Amino acid sequence: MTPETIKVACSNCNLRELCMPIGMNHEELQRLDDVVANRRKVAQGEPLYRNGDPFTSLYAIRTGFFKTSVASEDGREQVTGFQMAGEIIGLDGITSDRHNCNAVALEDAEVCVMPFANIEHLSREFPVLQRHVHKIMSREIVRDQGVMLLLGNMRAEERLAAFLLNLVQRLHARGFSRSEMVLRMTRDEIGSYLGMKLETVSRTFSKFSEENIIEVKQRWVKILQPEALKKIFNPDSCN
Amino acid sequence: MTPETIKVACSNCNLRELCMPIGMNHEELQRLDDVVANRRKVAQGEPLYRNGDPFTSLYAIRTGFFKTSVASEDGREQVTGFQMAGEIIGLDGITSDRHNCNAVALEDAEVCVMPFANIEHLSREFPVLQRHVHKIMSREIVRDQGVMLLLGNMRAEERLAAFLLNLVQRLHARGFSRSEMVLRMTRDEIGSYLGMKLETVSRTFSKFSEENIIEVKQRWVKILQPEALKKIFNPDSCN
DNA sequence: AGAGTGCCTTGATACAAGTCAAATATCCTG
DNA sequence: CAGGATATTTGACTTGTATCAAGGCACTCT
Repeated sequence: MTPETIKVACSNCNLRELCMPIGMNHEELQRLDDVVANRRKVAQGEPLYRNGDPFTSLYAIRTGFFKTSVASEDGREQVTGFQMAGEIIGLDGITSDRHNCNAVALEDAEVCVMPFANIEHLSREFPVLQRHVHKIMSREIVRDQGVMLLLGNMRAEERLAAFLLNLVQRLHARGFSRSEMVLRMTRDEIGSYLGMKLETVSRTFSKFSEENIIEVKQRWVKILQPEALKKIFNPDSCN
Repeated sequence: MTPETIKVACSNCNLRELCMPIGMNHEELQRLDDVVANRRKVAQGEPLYRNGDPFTSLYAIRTGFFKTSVASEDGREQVTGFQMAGEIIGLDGITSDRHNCNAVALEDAEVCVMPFANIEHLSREFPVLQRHVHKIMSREIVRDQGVMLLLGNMRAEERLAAFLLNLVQRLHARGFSRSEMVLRMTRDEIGSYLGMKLETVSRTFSKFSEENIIEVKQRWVKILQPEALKKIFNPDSCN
């Protein structure tokens, strides 16, 4: 086994639980390695793919942090999500064989390139993989509907509270602190995701800070009172 | 062949092009009939499924009109979409084996019940069906991201213009007029979908009407100047 | 036909978030 | 480490949409 082989093997990957199905036996895991064609590094600020690019593969994020965004024809950008290690991006491309959004690295990143043809081929053979692919897509649909709820019904404070809670929770699931984090995105990008202007994002950070709910110093954020944030996000959660 | 058999056969269904893959041969089409277990009627105002219901099947709408919605824990409702004949609903349930939204009939409706186990089984056998299922899910993801753009970046007039254009376009694809329609949903439901209050929806209808862009009488809407609507939705489209 | 009900429209006013602007803070890069 | 670009914060003011309230229209059911 060459070092190169080890490098692209799902069966050895410590992120496997995040991006691949569990409950596969040894032989199945060996075969699973075939879905990953290779790795690809993406430098900070560079796109992994752009709207209109031909779709060939899904990408599993190994390291780094991405944003995905769509744009209206007159140029307004909407950030549709922030993705971190273990998450799968590229699903938007399947419908039309072209990507329908942009994926840009917010820090130097590395992804596993998984040609979709490989995924489809192998999931015909392994029902557990097939089911996993379906679940990933369905999860994305449910996530998107949650964002709609946020954008359609919530006020600025509620949106930011929900955003911060979601982010630490995901980081904590990856072994980071449950209260502290360094944001990888600008106020403008947060605002775009949450449907508010960067000034409003900044003001809301300041407000939370004055109320001692969080501590903020630029990109660094510490959550002092998670319960208070939950209460802002969902006024009934106090019961 | 009994009348009952004819009734649930995809191979005879005139909506097949909308909900099932094209390019299958006769033998494959016969097998395709197996995915549909049965039909189910849903009366106006009744749920097809609710948030939390066990997930077993996807549903292809044969006749009628649905809305799907999610709710925050404190009870605010967000309509996430309106679905019509030939469209597939239920994808939200795959991730957690429970439905994650509510689907309610806005007029008397009939759906084809497609147990997801059948779909998964058959799509292991027919790559063309497998690809179709993937495309349907991806299309939903792309649609949802479009709604995010609408909710995050657009003003009330732009949202309503986009909504009306999208609706007639889909109705026209089903053989209805390209300019007239009868809305199946209330102002409140439109508002929930578009992230605005029912009064704002009503005012915006009135404004479009005063400007002779549309004609409105309650649920009945006629688009007089589609170009004007397109221009509101996307100021650059005049070029 | 009349009463009841749900939905829609319109008006007056309030407020959350947007816009414009200027001052800091931080991060590159040579 | 200087100097410029970029990101963030904060202030003053504006505005789009929400809120509150009243009245109108179109059904259904006796």
